Amino acid sequence: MATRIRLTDAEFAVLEPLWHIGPQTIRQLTARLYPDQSTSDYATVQKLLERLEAKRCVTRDRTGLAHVFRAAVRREDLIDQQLHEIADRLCDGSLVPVLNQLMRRVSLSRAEREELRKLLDAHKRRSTGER
Amino acid sequence: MATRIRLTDAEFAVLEPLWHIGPQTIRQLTARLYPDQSTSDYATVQKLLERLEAKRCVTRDRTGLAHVFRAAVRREDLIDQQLHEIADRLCDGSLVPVLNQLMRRVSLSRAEREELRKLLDAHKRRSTGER
DNA sequence: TCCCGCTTCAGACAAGTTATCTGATGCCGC
DNA sequence: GCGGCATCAGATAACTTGTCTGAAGCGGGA
Repeated sequence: MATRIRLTDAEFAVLEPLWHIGPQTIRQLTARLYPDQSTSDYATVQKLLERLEAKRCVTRDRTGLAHVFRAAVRREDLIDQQLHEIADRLCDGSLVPVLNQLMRRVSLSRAEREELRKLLDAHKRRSTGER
Repeated sequence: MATRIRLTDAEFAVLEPLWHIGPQTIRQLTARLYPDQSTSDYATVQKLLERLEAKRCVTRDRTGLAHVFRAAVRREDLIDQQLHEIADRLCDGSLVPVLNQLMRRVSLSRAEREELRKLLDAHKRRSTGER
């Protein structure tokens, strides 16, 4: 739990197709990320995956000849972690000001507003229910 | 508008007292950030301020002997910018999933819930008003 | 006037990060 | 056995980051 994992833009980019499409080999990922792939693009993706594995963000299935990589963190977890990072750096650790600011800036459809209202109600139930 | 400004942890830390306390000289900032200040701590703060100035996050009043530094960005703007960064990297640019995730994780007091309800109502008025 | 203490300024520095790239080696099927 | 595709280890250059050093300027009190 100690030190927060930090991912680079390139690492996020590699994670994306793993979430969106599913487990893949290096070659498949390379094809997606670098349409005109060269042999060193392949190696770059390989290195990025190696680092992501070290950071426990992907797992590797070594059974086949070509290893198959799979995301080991959920997108939501990373969003969460990034939000906490903002809170820590800018709001003394509290998420509330972040939420307020976000609410002020985002624009919402009718359906999205309803969704949020439901989430708020869920909060209420939770807090009146506890105790 | 082109490239997004990125601040380091140390730079955020320098910005903090400028927001919280107000415009200050390097020496005042150093005293606050490094309680047992050495001469190189002073220089470190100086360099950080120099970089923050280059990134247009602080301004410098050069009239006195010791320059007085002032925050040139608001905390809210940086929160905003960081939120967009999350959205770009993880949600295809949309803030809505970020908001949803945040709502799910944050815990709120009764007063905070009310506050958010008001913000939601404001959204509603805005969108029905703009037909 | 001269000097002390405080200031700014220019730049060096080591360590770490980051994306890229290269070369060696291994395994499989034809 | 060989060609092709795979992994693996490691080099690399460019950049970042926080720290630190030295030179030079200014201002006020002895």
